[in-house]
Amino acid sequence: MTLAQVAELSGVSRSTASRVLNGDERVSDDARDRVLRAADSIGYRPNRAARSLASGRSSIVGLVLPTEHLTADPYGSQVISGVVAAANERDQQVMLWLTHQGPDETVQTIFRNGIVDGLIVAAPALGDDWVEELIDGPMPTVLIGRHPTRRDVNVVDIDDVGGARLAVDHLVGLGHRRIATITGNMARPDAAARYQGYVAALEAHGIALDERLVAAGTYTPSSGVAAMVRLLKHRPTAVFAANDQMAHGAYEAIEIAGLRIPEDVSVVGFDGFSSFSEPDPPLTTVRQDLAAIGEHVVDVLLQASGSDDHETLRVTVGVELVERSSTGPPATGPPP
Amino acid sequence: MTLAQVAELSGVSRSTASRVLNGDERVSDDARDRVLRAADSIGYRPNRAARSLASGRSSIVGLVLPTEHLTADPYGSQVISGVVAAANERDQQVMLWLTHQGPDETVQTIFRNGIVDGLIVAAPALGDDWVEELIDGPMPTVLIGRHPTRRDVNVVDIDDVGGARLAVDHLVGLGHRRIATITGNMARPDAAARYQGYVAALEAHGIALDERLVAAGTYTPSSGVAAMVRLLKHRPTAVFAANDQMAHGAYEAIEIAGLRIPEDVSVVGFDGFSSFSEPDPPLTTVRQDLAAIGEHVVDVLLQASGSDDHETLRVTVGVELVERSSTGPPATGPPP
DNA sequence: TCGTAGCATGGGAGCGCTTCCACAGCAACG
DNA sequence: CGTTGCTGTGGAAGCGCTCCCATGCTACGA
Repeated sequence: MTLAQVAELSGVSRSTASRVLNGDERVSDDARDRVLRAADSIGYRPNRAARSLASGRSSIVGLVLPTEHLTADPYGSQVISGVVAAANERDQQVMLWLTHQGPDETVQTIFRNGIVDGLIVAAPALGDDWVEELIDGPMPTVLIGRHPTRRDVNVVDIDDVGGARLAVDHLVGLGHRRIATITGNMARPDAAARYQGYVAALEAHGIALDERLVAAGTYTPSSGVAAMVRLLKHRPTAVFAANDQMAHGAYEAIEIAGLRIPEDVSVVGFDGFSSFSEPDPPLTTVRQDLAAIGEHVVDVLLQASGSDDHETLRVTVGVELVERSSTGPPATGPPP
Repeated sequence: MTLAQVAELSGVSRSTASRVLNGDERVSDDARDRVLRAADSIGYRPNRAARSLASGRSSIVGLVLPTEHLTADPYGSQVISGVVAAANERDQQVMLWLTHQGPDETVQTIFRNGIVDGLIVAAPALGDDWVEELIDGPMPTVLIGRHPTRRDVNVVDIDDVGGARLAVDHLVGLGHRRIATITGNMARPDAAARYQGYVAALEAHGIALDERLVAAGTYTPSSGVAAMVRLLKHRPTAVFAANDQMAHGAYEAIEIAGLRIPEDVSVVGFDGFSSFSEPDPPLTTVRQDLAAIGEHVVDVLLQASGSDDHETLRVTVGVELVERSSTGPPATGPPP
């Protein structure tokens, strides 16, 4: 089952058979028909290696993901599922690497196995030197989430600032003024942006930023607990957690303090992935659509590897507020 | 930077250069030295497509995973991370497919892109026809978890039966006799095996199986809640949940009923992955080591695609009981 | 009628590598 | 001294495909 056999069986040359199989227009209907039928009848499958060698492209995209996002939080799963779905729809295959070994080693592995047409790099953080190596490497690269320092990179980005504003706007709309926040690790650009959005929204509503209502977390549930315990001392009526996991942690701290959600404290999260367990009450959150991100990032990569003008591409994906029952108006009377 | 350039630079033929780069013994030390130095100096990276075309193998393994295991539970993440780590250590790359589209389409995609040397298929369940298509397809295949019906397949399997016995033995050892179980979906062979182990362990201890202490779940937290609510009517002093997620659900039902863990009801789970949030009290569970599974499955695949005797390979990986604080002796007095 | 443009097609080179085969050189043997 | 066997090496054939170029053909206008 090679192209030659298909060609022979259908009485055309290999060239023509190849054209048909690659969707070239310049073939007579008759020839096209015969080739397609022949290919079908012998169950022909093109040899990808040969095609790749001859054409110089493989239809394989690489996806690089820090392992911790796969094993320690739900983000990686969502990214993988979004990217794989989008890639397959576009006739691309996905090769996956996790940066679990020494970063250097992974980068070398990726480059050494340079069969991919391009690279998708998820969640770059400050201090991830390997990301820069990849960016400056030989193949086109797209990041998911903006890079902390570099601006000359193709990026598909979430509107973190806008999302945080949505969250705070919602709380202000309910009547809250003492709105706390639990931030993520500021080395991560998305965490920084969510904080930035929080600050901007407060300012837009004429609410002064109170440093005591800002607590740093690290995106983990337990860091959310700790942060919330600290915040509760300053009696916020609402809290915006920079991700859902910390919001879950906040739930716990609020419960331990004997307070109710949302009557005593409203909680808003960020991300909106299913995290395998539904908190009680259901969490109001800002949802980012990683399926859409997957689509965009694959499109951008294909575009970047298709053309040779090395213009930097940049797409921002919107988010939406999902109102559930963890938010409500603040208590009117003085807190108990 | 082609092999020819390396050869020319080091003054040997392409054949010799190829031998050196592929670790062939039959090369003089002198030639090896010169080739390696030359390759290094021009930063030579072999063209995988060419190598693959010429040699007939690609050093790429395919990993096929039902999407739901990635987005709805932590299993998929663990499998991916285990397989990728093991594969990369063995100089193999991983191409990932999720069965999110119509299964048929995915299978066709996989076969059409037949560049992989072999296939790893995770978590086959009853009714997954696509698994059989893959098994009977053209490339060597290894399953993670036994197939519900087929026995003529390479498999790396978890000792589910043994794990369930460990759990029940532990509870019996603490003095429990009224031990309930929450099963998984019996269409999944692992769920069936865990139930089978439960039954066997009870029998081994001379405890009669009480049908009222068996409730069916579906591996989800909420199914665990529902199952536990039903079970509590029959006053078990302990429960073995067929996975950790349902154990978390059981926690909730027990709490709602106003009972304490482990004083009133002991709980044992199964899996032992980090599921992004630690339950309180920490869950005693049976841990399966998916990193080890990854190693084995890649080894088996390499072995299966290396030799041409089509003997079916089969490996079972052990599990271990992790004792934490969700289990304790039953209350001596009558329940409140 | 001829020249020319446009189209479908086939021929063939070549992508970069592996691997079979042949061969040269050398040591050891009878 | 010729034969044998071994080792290191190079030549060359391909792996299956893409794609450039040349070719033959039809249709058109001059």
